[in-house]
Amino acid sequence: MRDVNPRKARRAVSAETDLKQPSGMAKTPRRVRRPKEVRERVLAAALHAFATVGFEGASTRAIANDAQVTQSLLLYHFKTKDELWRAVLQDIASMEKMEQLLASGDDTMTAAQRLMVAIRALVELFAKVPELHRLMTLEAHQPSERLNWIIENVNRAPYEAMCDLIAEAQAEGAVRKISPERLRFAIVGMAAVPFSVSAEYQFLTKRNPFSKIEIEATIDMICGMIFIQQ
Amino acid sequence: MRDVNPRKARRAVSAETDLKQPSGMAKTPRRVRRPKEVRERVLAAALHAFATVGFEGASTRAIANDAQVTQSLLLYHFKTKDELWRAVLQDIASMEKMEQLLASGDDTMTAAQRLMVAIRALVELFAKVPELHRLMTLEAHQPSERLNWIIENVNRAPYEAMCDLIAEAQAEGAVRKISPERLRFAIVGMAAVPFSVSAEYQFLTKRNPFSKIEIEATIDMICGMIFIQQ
DNA sequence: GTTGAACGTGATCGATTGAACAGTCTAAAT
DNA sequence: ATTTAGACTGTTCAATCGATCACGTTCAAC
Repeated sequence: MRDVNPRKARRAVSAETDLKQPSGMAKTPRRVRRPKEVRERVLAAALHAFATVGFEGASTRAIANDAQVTQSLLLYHFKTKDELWRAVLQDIASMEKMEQLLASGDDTMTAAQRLMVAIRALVELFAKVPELHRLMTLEAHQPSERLNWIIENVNRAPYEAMCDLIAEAQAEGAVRKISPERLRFAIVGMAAVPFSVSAEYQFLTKRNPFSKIEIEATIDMICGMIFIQQ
Repeated sequence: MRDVNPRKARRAVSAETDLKQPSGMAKTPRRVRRPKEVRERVLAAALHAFATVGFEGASTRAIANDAQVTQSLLLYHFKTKDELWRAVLQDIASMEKMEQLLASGDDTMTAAQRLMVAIRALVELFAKVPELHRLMTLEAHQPSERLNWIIENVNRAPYEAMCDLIAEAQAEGAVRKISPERLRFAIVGMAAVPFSVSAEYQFLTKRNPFSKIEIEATIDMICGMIFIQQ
């Protein structure tokens, strides 16, 4: 997973594949058992790997290595690579920021205010988990089993919530009259791209997209563009 | 490359790996030689593969198969997988739409008008080659040799051209006063996302992002958002 | 204490990977 | 007609892939 040029690297590095105890010690291995922690570490490593080299490009061995775990143990906790993938996305779907997207603000606020809260949550979500949009980009360009699964289990609810919010805010006269669906993809694009191509962003602009200042500026820009100024 | 669940597919499908002549014919093989065509077909298949399953996920055999070519021939034309990757991006960089990004419009036009032309070229580029932004998303999230190569050989010139154009148009008072760099990433996000997640777009909105109508609507939306209306 | 399920390991499998190689064939230049 | 550089082929290689397996170790329930 880390080898950029597999062939040459294969020849150079000698094995050192899986993880094993430093053998030779006389005493009993005294194995540590932390299933919760193992799952967490594996999920984090897997998210990074899937979003970085794609589903087929990610190897369970490399993920296990990253998570400081043997490949066997990884496959013990997640029966197959496919199940691991699904567990990764389920983990994201249950994140805090994800839920903020669904219930943004309270009833005393106008739709425009609630939309603003939702946009902030969206930008902060992508800043916190830039892998999410990279992963979506990898999966969402052609119909597939995995895409259907993502849409129904992760995407649909926040999508429809935001479209409704946009339509309401438009009815209030606060937002530009554009197809809510098109506008929501535009918002996602503006909110996600600075983080999903962060290295390019940093290289070309000399600014860190993950810094508090840049995040706020991104939020301001999006709001400034979709809300009608008086 | 096409196997979504490699393990099961491997077991099910019996070999049929490489491409070979239907042996048994008595006559001489009468091999066809079309190096230009071979290169083109391989480049197209490789672009699709790299953007779909990532660099490591794409196999030279699958690409060769897609291009109706033996793996040996692929590696004859492009010595290594890495060189093939570079050839793919060089091919994109020399596209017509790409050059339109650099020289948009003529001298008689205002900066705002030229920016509008550039935005149109950008959207049409992403519609024509949706793989481009998917590929960038895969590569541009962390510093790497390949990313540096892309930026210098593909990205930098159009990036700076658009930033300059934005700044000029802002000086004319035609464009919102936002950091040109930030604005250009926002434009790219809005222009690219509908196509790079086209299956999701189609599934959720029931509209085809590649249709003439949607493309025009996307262009209009972007222009409507960045230009100041009077 | 014993038991049994859950946790964790190393070895191994068939398949597939990128690459190298020794050839065969074609077409254009001489 | 001969040469030769380039186009193309099938075979083979070590490395790595996802997955399975038999086997230890731990811990809580009884």
